[in-house]
Amino acid sequence: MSSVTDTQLPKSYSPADHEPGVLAQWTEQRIGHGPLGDGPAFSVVIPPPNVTSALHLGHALNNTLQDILVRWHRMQGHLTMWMPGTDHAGIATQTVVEKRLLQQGITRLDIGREAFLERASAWKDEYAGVILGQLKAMGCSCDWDRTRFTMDPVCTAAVRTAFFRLFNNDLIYRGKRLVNWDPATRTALADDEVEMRDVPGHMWYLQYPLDDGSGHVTVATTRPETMLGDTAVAMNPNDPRATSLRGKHVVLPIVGRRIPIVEDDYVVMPGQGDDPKAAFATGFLKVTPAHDPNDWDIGLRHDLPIINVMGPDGAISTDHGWQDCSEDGAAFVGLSREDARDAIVQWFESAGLLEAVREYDHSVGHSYRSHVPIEPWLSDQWYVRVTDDQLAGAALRSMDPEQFEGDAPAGDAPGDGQLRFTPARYAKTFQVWHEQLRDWCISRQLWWGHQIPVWSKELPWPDAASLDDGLIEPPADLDLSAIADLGEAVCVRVQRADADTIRVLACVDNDQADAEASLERAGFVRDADVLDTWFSSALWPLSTMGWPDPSIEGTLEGLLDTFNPTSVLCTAREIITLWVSRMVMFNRYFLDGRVPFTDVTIHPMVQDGHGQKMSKSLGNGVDPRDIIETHGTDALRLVMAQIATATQDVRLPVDLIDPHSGKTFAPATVVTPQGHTVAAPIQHSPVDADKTMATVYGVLTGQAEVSEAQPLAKNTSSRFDAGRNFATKLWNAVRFALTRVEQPCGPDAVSELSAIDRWMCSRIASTTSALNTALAGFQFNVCADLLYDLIWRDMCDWYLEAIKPTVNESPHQQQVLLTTLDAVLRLLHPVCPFVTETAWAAVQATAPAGVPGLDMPSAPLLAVAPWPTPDASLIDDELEAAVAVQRQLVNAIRRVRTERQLPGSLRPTLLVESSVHDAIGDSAEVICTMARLDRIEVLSGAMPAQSAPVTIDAGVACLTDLGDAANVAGEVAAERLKALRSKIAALEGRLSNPGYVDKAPAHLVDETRAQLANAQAELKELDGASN
RNA sequence: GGGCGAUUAGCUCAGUUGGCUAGAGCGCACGGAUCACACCCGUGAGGUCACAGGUUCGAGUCCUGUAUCGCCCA
Repeated sequence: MSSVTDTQLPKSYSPADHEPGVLAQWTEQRIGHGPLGDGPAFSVVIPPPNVTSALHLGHALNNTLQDILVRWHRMQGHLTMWMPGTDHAGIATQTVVEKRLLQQGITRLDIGREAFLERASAWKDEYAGVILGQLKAMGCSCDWDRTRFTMDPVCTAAVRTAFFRLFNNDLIYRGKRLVNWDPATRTALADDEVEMRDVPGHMWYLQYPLDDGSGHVTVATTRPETMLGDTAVAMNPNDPRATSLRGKHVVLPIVGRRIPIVEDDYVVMPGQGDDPKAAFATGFLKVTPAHDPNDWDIGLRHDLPIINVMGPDGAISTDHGWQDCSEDGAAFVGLSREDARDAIVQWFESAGLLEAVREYDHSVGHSYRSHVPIEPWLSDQWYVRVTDDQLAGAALRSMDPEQFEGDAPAGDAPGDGQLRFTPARYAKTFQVWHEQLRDWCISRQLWWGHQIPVWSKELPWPDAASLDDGLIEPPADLDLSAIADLGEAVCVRVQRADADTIRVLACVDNDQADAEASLERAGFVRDADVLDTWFSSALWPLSTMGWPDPSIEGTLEGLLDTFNPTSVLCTAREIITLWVSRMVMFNRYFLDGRVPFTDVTIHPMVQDGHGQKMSKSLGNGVDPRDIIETHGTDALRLVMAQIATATQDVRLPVDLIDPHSGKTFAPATVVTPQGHTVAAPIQHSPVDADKTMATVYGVLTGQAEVSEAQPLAKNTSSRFDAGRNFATKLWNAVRFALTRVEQPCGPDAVSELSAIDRWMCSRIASTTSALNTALAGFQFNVCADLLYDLIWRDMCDWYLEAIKPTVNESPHQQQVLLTTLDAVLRLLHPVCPFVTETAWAAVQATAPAGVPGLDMPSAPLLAVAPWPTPDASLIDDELEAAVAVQRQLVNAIRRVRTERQLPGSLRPTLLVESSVHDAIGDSAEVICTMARLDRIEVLSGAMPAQSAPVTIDAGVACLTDLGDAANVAGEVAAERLKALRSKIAALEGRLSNPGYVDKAPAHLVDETRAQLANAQAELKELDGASN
């Protein structure tokens, strides 16, 4: 490995040779650990990655963008902090740990809660290590000394305090509600953890006999197994049959339960309107309040009983509220919901009550984690009353009024109106979410997570039946003497348990172990559930900065004051509802209205080449570590910045690396039964068709075995080549340029410099300004394009080539060259930190850089070197325009040379019109270098015979002294003549339109007239030459 | 069913308040071991801007509708 302080740069840039050394320097200098205090601050909290698995390209994108912003601000001298950390990810992590146990034939119940948590912790330690290592490898300049984990003591203190305060202020409650139940993982899910999926199914038509023997009604259902819990049949009051059925009852088959026919507007009448359901409806709806959210609402409206016929595993059960199970019904108890469905359909069929079965595709909620269908299930859960104005209302008031649709609710309270989204359209997602928010179910029936800090005990209480359903203050005459001495450490509420029992719930504040022990001695038992992971994530900007008590750990003092509100949250679309919303509500609630961040920037999703999400199960993911290995980190980051556009998600075609030859190739694909396009399980080597390899998809699905003869092919994407090529190009440019800087000596003023040098300074100054604007507006792709053009097109293609003949003799030019290198390395550093840090050391070791108006102050490392602040007077728009014309001229000459196959060694003379001569100014030597000319002279009179015309927008020129090649001259102008004539026709057409001349802005009309005059003049000239 | 978005060169994407002779990178074709770089240099060919209407002197850009695709919410 070479040291970055070598002044002699190695011949080619090999990322792996330099990246570890650069990382070590950053770590040693603790570049991410900035000071606190007053002054402009910039802070970011990382969206903490789940400890479930290693980071993928989506994370690479997310974190690259954050690091670009962070490095840009750090170089500007702002107080900068990027808070890193990881998330415990309750269900996801518990699931993977359970799966691993299951491979050894163990369930979590076998080893118990404590031992299970140890296993989960070990997993967490392993993956947090992998993840943080990946972030470091990607160059993320986080404040590593302050790394947090959502379950560490600092975050736990915040969770305990937050829960206690919300409980105390009646914003947390417990109640029996229908939840989204995942029978596989046996936990409730939040609404947004449920994925809707269209699945093919059936509509069954079941006959329920009327209890007066006068016939039957037919209900249509997609879930016949829930009929065991039916407590009514509903029909639309406008249904003509309602009159004759009003007040009647049916006898529920199998169960024998007598249930009423009720009338409710919700019921769809058959064949009415364009509701697709109407085509399948009978007009009679079975009502199962315990197993369907709509039926739950109907049940409330008609005061129907709620009969829960399932257990937590989704199997039919009489243990959770079903008390009138008949002898017939008993046959179904214990069956899974799938088996019960079959059995019940069969029962109806054999009883002659199955009227029909029709194919019916419908949308069914599935667990985002276990992927099984969600069961709406009645159970005791904890909720945050987010619908309260202090939470949802405050979130809406935080929105920038300009981004609010309708009358903005923002007032004058602290934090109001401060939250902005980029791109702005995402503000609407945020707004609509809060306008139709529902209370947030926060309990999860898991072990891995923050256990709910409430202890409860049931006490006899004869009047319990009269109590309200919610949590209330304990009645004055309730005997709580056993816990009377706990004072402010606990908050006590009571709840009706059943008719003559009251449940006492004691929520314990943070850091009150004695109180917890007292409660347990008094027979109180802690709630077994844990909190939804998002509860702790929602506190992330607070908890990581030491709220509520920074003294808990040495690194936290002063963070909240300096860095909250943070500057920007960088994340993906779906996170707006899951996380952004909750952070806004909690930060505002707990910190006197303060928003957690003032900007939210939403970046695209990285998809594969077929527009599919990259996922483990499709094997279409690309591991950032593989890209770092094959292309280098800077290549990864540059391409990430390039694809971070504001309009659409980005497709990244996934290629394979042939393990036999190392060649990258586009794999043969197959379509899965679910309709996904994936790499075929086994691929043939592009070099030798006899050799095969296995793909990730093949291994995952068991369709391909990995062996020595058939190795696994890694995924990659040739999209990253552009980044690697760019880093190499820059490296070579710096290496070459430094060999030319021997006696650099600064001019006293920029005006002493030659045009090409002033132009380079101008390009740096104008690009810096454009970069600042792009980064301030989170336009990362614009930023990448600006840098690409500045470095490749301007510096390498034009400036370096142009100065080759003169730089050796010009100390001033050497100074500009050195300054240019220094400046572009600084400007590129936030995007490509490694190659720039490495090359910058060599630049620094050469001589002090800088020219008047473009200072390049020294620094220990580029990462902490000042961002360029070029004097605005360096920007010379006229000169930049003139050079643009010169480049156009050179291009036109090169085109003529190629067309006429002029030998490279031939140095013709260029004769130019005075208009072109003006644009060339004092850059004739540069033009001669770039176009391989002998000299440039002003054309007087007509073009000489045996010359080759060269035409550009600014005017006409021609090449003479063509030697033997002169004979080829002649026919080439025909194409240009044709183009000119059509252009003239178009311009004349535009000008002859009175509407255009009258209504278009005067400067445009003038411009059109000038273009026409130029074109006509050129035509005349060419016509003369070709005749 | 509701919301948001997309549809521009073979591929991946840009295209600010309408002024365009529609751009970039990759790929492709041709030429190049020229003294930084072949992960390079030079030149070039590729587009009815999804479709149909409308507004306008002028539409890739604004409006309406249609089609296809994606995400979010019911």
